[in-house]
Amino acid sequence: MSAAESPHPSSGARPRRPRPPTMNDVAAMAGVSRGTVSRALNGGHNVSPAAQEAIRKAISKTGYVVNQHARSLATQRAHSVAFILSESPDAFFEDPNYSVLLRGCAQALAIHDMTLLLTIAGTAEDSKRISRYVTAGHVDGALLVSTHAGSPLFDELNARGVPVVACGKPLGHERDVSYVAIDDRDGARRMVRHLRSRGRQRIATITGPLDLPGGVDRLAGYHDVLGQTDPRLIATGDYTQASGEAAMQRLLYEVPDLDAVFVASDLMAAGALTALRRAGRRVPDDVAVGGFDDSKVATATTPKLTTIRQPWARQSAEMARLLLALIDGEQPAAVVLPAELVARDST
Amino acid sequence: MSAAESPHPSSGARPRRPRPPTMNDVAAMAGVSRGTVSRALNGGHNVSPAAQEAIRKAISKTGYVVNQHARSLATQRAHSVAFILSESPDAFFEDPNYSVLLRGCAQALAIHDMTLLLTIAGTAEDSKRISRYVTAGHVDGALLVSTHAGSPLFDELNARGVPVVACGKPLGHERDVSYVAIDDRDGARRMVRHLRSRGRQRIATITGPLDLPGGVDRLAGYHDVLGQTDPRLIATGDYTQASGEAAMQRLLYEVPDLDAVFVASDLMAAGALTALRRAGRRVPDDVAVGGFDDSKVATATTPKLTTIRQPWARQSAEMARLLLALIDGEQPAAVVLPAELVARDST
DNA sequence: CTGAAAGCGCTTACAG
DNA sequence: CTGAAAGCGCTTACAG
Repeated sequence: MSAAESPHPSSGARPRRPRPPTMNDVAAMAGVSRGTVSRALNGGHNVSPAAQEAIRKAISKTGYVVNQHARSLATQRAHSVAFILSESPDAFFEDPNYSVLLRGCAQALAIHDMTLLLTIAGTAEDSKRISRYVTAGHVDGALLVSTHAGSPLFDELNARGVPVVACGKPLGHERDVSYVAIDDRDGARRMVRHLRSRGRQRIATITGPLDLPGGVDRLAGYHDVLGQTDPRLIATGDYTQASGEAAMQRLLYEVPDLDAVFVASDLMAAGALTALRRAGRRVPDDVAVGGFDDSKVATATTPKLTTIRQPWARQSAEMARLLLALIDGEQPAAVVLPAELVARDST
Repeated sequence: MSAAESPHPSSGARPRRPRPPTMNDVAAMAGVSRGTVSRALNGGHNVSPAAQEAIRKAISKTGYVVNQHARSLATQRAHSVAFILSESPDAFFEDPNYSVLLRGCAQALAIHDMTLLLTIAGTAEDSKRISRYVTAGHVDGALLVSTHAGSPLFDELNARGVPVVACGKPLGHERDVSYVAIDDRDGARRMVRHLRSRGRQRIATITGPLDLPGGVDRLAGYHDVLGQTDPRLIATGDYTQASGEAAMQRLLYEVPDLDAVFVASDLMAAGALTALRRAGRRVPDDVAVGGFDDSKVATATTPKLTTIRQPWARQSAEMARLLLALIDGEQPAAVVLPAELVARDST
């Protein structure tokens, strides 16, 4: 039940929104032409100090702010960027790290006077709508986040020449779309080596979805250290806590003598802890558990998770930087950031 | 260390972005005037079925998408809405629920062809910049999230007649800005009553910041049930996990015989659990712990948290609906949604 | 260094 | 039901 209160008593007819001042108002007040104001605003080249000063005053007196729509129409530049979230069913927003990424990108772009449009491609239909929106030139570029391997977005945006930067390695498009990624494979290697250095012999792993880079690369890192392993040691989850719990249960059933598990995300690791506890295994005494992400969840569990930290703030800054560079006509590039082991109580 | 790989080998000069088709192209292909195309697009009134059909075909053949900047310039409507995040230092993004809110708003707005601009008011300077941006008519309205009591944003946007909807009760502006809130006070009452029904006698509380509605209202609910209590039973945190831990430690020191604690957020409750464990208190045997939010953290802790669920998806939908109504000239309103107790293992 | 003018792509009375 | 035309607020060669 919800209660919708009656309209606020104090509110009469809402005041009509006053028309904001335009460049004409500023020009008139400063005693110059519209063109000169525009030039003063855009770099200030070819404007005398006197005019500059008069304009500055007029702007502050009128409270003038440039109308981005008009500017965009004239320049054919949107001064905005789309943050396209391809949501894997349910799993996506479970990871609090993505909000850090989102915030970081918005702030990095704001510095360059770019605004961030948030779009969510939940369904295939959404995806199509967004693709049209983006290719229609409403934005200058796009940030692709959590986009699965088979998504048509890569090809569509590429074909239209829209500058794009992917978050994480864009599987199948490593060569034709720019990206900034964490070194997932090396992170996985670090964790598995760490587990081995603790004397563990039967090390299992719970992977993420294998059409996402975090899924395949972290598994590859596992194999780098351990070589080919008993295939029963490998279970796959979908990054949700429930999937981690189910995968752990399966592993315990199939490989009862395992003594460690490397889980490809903290949230799944939290699920794994639940399954282990239920099975009466002590962590880390009987089974060591390593996570990935260093998200909030890592310190909320008991015991606290040993995990791999991803430099999210750094990553978002790099994504913004790279996209801005592409928009300015520079060549595509790939940036790979290192991952770091954070040892806590679960190993 | 980061590795910036050399440019992709396959990428030559990036293809110049082709100019997207305009309404003129569609009109020419359909054999009608631009005005008719525009009318067909905006409701289809006064357009013959034949023309309508010809236009439909031309649009699909050309892949035409309306240029929002041009449309906005002509209509004086931005077709977009700002999501203004007033970030309380560090604390904000710890709460994963906000991403659910953000996602919900974006989706609800997308249905109405509105795009969501994400802006972050970290510093006072940001806040000023955003205020100018919004009042300059770049957006049709604003969603205010986590805005502290003293923020000038309320007055500034109100004065300029910008439609605004706040997330949660806007302290000090309940009468002049629309909002949709959870019934914090009643949620707190439910939790405290629940604690009492478990036979607890010395019930402490850890509140949120007292310039945020979740801080004052949840504390008020606590008092509603318990009346005036020993002031030492009340500690204040800032919604971070660390602050919850510190507050719990303080409570244990000052009121060693407490047997329950109502914590105003799950994350702070996770911190409280850590402090309790360190002090050798069993949960719930010695001390019952109640949280608030039903966030991811609530099920990652041991024991899992009894908490108050907030209907975030519902809240975001209501916020979008209300803002759209305001933009269409309707009167301000307040919507209050119920909170629900979720009993788990910590009480 | 500066102004007049064309143009960006759309909407919307207005006349017919 | 339809087209011609003005206008939204800016930028940018162009001429001076």
